[in-house]
Amino acid sequence: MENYLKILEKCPLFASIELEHIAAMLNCLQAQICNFKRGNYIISAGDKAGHVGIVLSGKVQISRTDYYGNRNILAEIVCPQSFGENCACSDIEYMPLDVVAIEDSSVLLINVRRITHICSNACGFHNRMIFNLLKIVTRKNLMLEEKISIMSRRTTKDKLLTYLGIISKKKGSDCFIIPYDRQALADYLGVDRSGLSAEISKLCREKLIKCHRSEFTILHNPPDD
Amino acid sequence: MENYLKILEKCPLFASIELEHIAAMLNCLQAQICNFKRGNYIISAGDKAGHVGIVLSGKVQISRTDYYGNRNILAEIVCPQSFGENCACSDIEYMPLDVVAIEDSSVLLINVRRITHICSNACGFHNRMIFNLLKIVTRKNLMLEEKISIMSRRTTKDKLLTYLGIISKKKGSDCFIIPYDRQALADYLGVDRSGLSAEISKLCREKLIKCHRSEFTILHNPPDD
DNA sequence: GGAAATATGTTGAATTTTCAACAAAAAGGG
DNA sequence: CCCTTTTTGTTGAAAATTCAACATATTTCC
Repeated sequence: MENYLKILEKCPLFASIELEHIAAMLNCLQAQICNFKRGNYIISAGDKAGHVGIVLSGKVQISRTDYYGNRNILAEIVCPQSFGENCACSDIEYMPLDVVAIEDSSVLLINVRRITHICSNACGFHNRMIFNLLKIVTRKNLMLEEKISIMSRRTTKDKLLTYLGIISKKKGSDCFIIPYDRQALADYLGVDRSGLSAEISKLCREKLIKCHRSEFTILHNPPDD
Repeated sequence: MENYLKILEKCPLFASIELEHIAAMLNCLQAQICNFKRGNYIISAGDKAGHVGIVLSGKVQISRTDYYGNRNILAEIVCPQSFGENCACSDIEYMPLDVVAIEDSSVLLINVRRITHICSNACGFHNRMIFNLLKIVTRKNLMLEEKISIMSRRTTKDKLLTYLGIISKKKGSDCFIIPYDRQALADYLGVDRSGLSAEISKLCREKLIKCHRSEFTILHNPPDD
């Protein structure tokens, strides 16, 4: 198990916990390493909820099947990211989604009650882990709210400008590089790619922005007088 | 402070904690009751983050000002709901949003570190409160993910059917009443109200659904052979 | 370097949405 | 009960989006 400790050290769930303490915690957490062949289900919709997983190697896919039987891929998780926090902590009984190994994978599974319920010997690192867990889910929450605020805009132009405004504010500059290519940006904004390209060209012609590939600059118009 | 205890008993943050224990916890949490006149800022964007608030009376509004100076209302909180969990727990330094009293309000403010860091006398209810906090933020997370899965659909028809499918699955029935009127449903789906009404009428004519006001039924077509 | 693959930009037609204006239905108040 | 207000449905025109097809640019990899 020792070789896994270095991985866990990099996992947000174990942030700020030193390697030697992680080893001690794993017993307390009753963490289990499980191996899955490519294509096998780690968790199926309908399974009892309550576990978080940390991907140690390979790749797992989170997906959900809707009312009409369409399967939607929600995320792909690789080492050293974790999954399942939402379902495990929200006190729901059954999993509403599937977790499938799309490569041969090994996963560390932890029952979340072992994290949230302080152990009798009250090791101080539980606190840190709870803090980490809260940080992970609330950060995700903020990201989701941000995405909704963007997707709520009705036009491609408004969605794009809202997105660029948020990134600009975050980076503290009017010039910045976004982490998406055109297709990924279109997916994130929830619009058609070619329409997005056309809109970007239009905004450039109107001198509202400058853009080359993933590098954007927001231009500020001179006051109209 | 005693009259407030009954309110806190109903607050999700204090769920499953009995009234007499809440009183004891408030000291430990260093909770403070603050009163705000209508129109006053409880928290301003840029303030140090780290507090959660519970509305004891009145009404508070959460809003955010975007890059272009537009103010967006994100939520309105009334007794006995809480606010600020996301910002307080995500370890960000400064608040990205405003919290304003839109009626004369009194609010119980708690520094979230007092919740997440177990006190030295390790009162057992801290555990429950952390559990509650995690449940609140992860449930919200699931709601936001659900909303995004709906808003990601490109057409009003797909958004509506996706939404109805989710509700139907939750209620375990093809016939159900939704908690929105037309305008609120349109806002939730992120579409135009009159367009939504027209689409609902169309789907009814096509016999895909039945609908009267807020009561919907999903109809299952006979197999097309 | 050069071929193949991938990413991006452009265009016009078909579809869909929004918007405004109004009609009809339902709810609320005196 | 009637008047007013609110909610919902309808319609057509304008605007925006999607879609398909293709041109151009960039990257990858042998």
